[in-house]
Amino acid sequence: METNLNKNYQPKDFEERIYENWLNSGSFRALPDKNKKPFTIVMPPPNITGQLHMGHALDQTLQDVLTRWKRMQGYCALWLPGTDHASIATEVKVADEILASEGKTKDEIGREEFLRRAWDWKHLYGGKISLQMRKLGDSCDWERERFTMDEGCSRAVREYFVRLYEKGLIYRGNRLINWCPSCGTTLSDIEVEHEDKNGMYWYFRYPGVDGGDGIVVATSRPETMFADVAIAVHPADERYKDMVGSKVIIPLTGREIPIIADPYPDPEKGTGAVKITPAHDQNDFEVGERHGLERPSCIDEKALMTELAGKYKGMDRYTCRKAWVKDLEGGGYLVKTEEKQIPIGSCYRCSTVIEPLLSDQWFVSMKELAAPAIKAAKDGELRHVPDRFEKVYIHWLEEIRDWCVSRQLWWGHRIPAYYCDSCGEVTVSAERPEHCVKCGGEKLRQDEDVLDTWFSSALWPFSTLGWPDKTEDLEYFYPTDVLVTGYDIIFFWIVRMAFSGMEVMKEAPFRHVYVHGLVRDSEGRKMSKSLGNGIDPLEIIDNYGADALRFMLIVGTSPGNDMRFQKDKLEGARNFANKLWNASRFVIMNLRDEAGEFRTLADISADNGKALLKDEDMWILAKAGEAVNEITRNMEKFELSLAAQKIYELIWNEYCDWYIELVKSRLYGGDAEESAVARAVLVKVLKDMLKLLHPFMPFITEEIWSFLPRSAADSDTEAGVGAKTAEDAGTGRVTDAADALLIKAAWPRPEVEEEWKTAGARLEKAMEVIRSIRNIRAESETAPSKRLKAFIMPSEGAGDALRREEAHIRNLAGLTSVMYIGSREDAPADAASAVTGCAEIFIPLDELLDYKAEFDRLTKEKTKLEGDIARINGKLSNKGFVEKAPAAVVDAERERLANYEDMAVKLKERLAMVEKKIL
RNA sequence: GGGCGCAUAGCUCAGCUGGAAGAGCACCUGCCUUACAAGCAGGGGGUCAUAGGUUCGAGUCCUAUUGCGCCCACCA
Repeated sequence: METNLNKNYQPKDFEERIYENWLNSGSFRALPDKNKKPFTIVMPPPNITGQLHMGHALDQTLQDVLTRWKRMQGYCALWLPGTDHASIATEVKVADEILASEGKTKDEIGREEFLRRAWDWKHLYGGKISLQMRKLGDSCDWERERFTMDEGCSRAVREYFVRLYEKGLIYRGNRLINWCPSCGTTLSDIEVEHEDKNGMYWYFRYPGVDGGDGIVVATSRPETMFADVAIAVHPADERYKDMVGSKVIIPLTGREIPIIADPYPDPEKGTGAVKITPAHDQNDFEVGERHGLERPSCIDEKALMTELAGKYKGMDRYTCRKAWVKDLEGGGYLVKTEEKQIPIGSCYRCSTVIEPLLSDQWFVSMKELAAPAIKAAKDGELRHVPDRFEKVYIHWLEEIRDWCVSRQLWWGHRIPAYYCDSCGEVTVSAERPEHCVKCGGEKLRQDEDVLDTWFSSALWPFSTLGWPDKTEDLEYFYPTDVLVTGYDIIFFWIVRMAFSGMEVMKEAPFRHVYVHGLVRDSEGRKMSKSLGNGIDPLEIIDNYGADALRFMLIVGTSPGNDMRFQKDKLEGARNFANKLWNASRFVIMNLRDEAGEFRTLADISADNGKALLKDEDMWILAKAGEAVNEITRNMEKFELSLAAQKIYELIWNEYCDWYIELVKSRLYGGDAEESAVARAVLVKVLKDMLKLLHPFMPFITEEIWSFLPRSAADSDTEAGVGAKTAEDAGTGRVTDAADALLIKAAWPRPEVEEEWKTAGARLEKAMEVIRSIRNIRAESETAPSKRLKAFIMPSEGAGDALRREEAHIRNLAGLTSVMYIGSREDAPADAASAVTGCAEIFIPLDELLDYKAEFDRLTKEKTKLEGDIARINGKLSNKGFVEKAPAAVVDAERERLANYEDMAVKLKERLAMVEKKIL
């Protein structure tokens, strides 16, 4: 068996193996457990349209971090995975594939065969996606993996549809809908993307039937004139008052239409007269309703002109427009044109310009459903992180319009409505009815259409837990704790889950919505296929490891804001992993004493009464304990980036840069007991750090963990407060228990003892001195290998601490000896010097000291100090500050000032001496 | 037409409830010091977009302005 980590950090060597271990250990499995509190996240199911992209990687990393963290905290943590059938998106892809491979269209192949192909597609891509999630390290409960069109979800969809129908909240109506001529289906309002485009207004004259001048109207869509049923003017518009009630002729068609008065036209705009085309415009539709007007259509579902367009019949809408305008101009009906920005709606899937068409469709009536979802947010039952998204959510729900849910597609949940061939009666039923409820007829035809894909997504938080059955899962895991997703699907999904959850479960489906931003490319552009700037997470994992990718996606970001994907940052994360790897390698190679034994602090205490901690031990223990505290607080507030940042600092800047260096002398020195203590602390802190980092970098931490001695308490996840660590219990001898995985370990306890802090303060004085000496060395360009003598004049009260840490100062500052002096006169003449808060330091340099450099350095210090002093003085001489600021703040400033002034005095004196040398 | 976000070191970004301006990368200097050159040590660099205001104190709160971006909206 290997006894240490490989020389190099190669994530490929172990990531896959570790994932297998987790799977085999059953660590991802979450079953209702009354002894634990539940923590639930349902995964936003990725579309089966293709591969996972960076957005998914971010989304899933966030969820995995939260899940792993809560699991370590002793929760029964369920992360429920799945995929989405993505009705329209998948249908388009499958159709394209069939066309490409066989040259056949959907219609040629037929519904049944098409669905078979779609299922093939699902199995292929669903499998790929699952694989990708595993590579990322997703700790989800795979035995619960779901698909929005599996039997359970389908049943939930039918049940929900029927319930809403029976409550009168789903209805079938002939209304104006958004039609994508290319996809051949309706779309909901939010599936239409609006954009202003360069366009044209044409002003046409509609002559009066009486042979008069008639009326001039502006339109951006002349081709819809064939379906005009009226001209509307504002009732108060003096210009047209007399014309109301008279008739005009649609040019070149001979059709007569009335001029009506309606509040809709704005007299300020255009000519103040508007042509009314109820079948092709939402506003016109409403005007038409008010006046009981006909709703003829002149454009069909393929965006071709209907018979109503006469000789233009069968022509594409835009071809017709050109020809028609030309004819009108020829007939003298074109008054003028005007170039203008025109809002154009297009399909969010294929970008084809949407055609508003009149059609029989199924709608969900929204007002009643929306109210409880609004209330849930306002009452704080459902919270947004960051909270600014709550406004967006509420506003949208307040302005919500009915939701067109039927789609003229095949891939999806077929609408559970059945039409009787004999009497035409509609039966809505979760199961296929045997007879028509009205006439008893047996010939029933199911509605051909399927439901909007988001209709099933809306049920995801409870359909995946067993609804409509009252299952134990549903009882235990619902409502879920956090829903993690991008801001781009708040309307599509978040709100629909919210109102559906309120309707069906009477409880919001999640307590928190964690909203993240988009992952953009390094230049800030949206990643997209057309730009070809997408980055494949798998490729990144291949080259850098999943841990680096995950860490990179978390650090330096803030919730709700977009981030850029940058190689530099990725490398930084990988380097961090490498750093941890090497530090761990160091610890492991020093794990055992000469007898091959590792003893925990508790072991050592058991042998000797009490393990003797050195100052640096207590310092790092205190640092680690404080970090546990802060990181836990950050996690609770969803500040994952800050938490990750702190772990990074603890590991790199404190443990590696200082602690490891500080214990080397003990490890390499002779005393067996002292080195045993150092080893014990190295291991304890490393283990705590691995636990803290594990949610973010699960693979590397797990791998390192496997080389470290385990103890019973590590897997004591139910511990909570008051549990003894194994070290305390004295059971922590090295074992090779291979079953103890880090993923099952308990989140570390934030233990910090008072004594540790005072010891840490002593050490930090020494660190200050070390830094100063290193600075002198560097600035004086002294070779690092050259050992130096130092004279130290401690400030009042700092002498003991510095003497105590002298060995460290010597080791880390490269000194041969330290002399303590009581006054500056005792320092050698040719010495470089530094003033710190706790000491004046003199380093005699063998070669002639460069006094000019020394002067410059001290002057720089002095300038900085004086600036600080002036600032603090200003503050303290401000009466308001002294009187109103908290006493602690004022005291801190006073202390700081005293310290600085003391340093400044010393610095000036020193400077004066150096100055003499230059002159 | 509404709403929101962003503007902090050369670059990319953190900065939680207002209390001495931070990180990574890049840059400069010196180091292959037996965990790590994917590294070590040291260093330079910011009137926190602008103008007001609140406050003893503002990168942080308020108002306005400018620039960039996003979302929503049925206007001919």
